Amino acid sequence: MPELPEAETILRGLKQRVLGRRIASIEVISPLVLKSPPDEFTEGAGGRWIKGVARKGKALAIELSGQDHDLPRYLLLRLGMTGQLTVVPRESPLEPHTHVRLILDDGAHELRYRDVRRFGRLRCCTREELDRVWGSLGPDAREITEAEFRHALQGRHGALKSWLMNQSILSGLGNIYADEALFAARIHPLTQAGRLSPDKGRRLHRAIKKVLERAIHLQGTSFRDYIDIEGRPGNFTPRLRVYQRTGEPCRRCGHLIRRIIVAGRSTHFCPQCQPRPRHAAAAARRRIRKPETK
DNA sequence: GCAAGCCTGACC
DNA sequence: GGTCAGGCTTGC
Repeated sequence: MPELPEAETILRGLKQRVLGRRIASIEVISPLVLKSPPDEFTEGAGGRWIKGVARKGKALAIELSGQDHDLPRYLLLRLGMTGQLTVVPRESPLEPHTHVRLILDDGAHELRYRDVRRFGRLRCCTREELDRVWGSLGPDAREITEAEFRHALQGRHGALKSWLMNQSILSGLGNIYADEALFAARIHPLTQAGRLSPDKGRRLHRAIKKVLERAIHLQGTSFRDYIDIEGRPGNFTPRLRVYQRTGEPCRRCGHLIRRIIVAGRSTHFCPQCQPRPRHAAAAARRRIRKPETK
């Protein structure tokens, strides 16, 4: 599942492999993955030079040159859950669930978008639209300062786990790195975001950066589908401390990793290293005592 | 039937 | 505005 470290790895791959090339032509196999009308997409992006690549949170943007008297355009990509972006030789066999092919001008390669679940989306847009979409995202999790981070926590009543995954507050964390960062900071996922002490806020901010930098260094996590632009899986998977380790011993204390559901998402944590805060424990007791009053 | 990210809509 | 639930999709 591509989160910030996987998007960053893809970004670096794009820089190496497609920057400075021209998109000779485009083939849309499944328009379902497009957020723009197919004609607008192919006409908007076809024939243009790839001038730059950028990322905010999990979102990627490819900057395309202005054409004739036209302004630059941007290919905006969200990989969803199972989206894959690869550069392959043109003649390499078309894998199932390949939805878009961007044929490059070197005559030998193409950039392919493949997505089994089709939760990802591609669109071709103007600078204004790009700014609007990126403006709706909170600060990038790798860039956010401690002051911004602590300010963003204020007045939030929901569980910290959901807060971390809310892309309009903080962009880049998904289920894997939200769980891993909470473990690294030794904070329980059900802690109310707005009730985090300044000390724990600082710890969580640092833990997020540390986990993300390590994961980027190891080219991300490949739990199931993620591969980079060359088709290689990430190397962070064996370094996961809690994600998908339900029932296995905590690598720090040996207690068994637990799994709970928070805001509809499976959440993994160590009950010993991440003790439940008093307010969350009290809320749980209330729910058990009066289940019928919801 | 479950998992996921993102979007929409309901509710306060 | 914040918060949460539901739906999309398909391989396991």
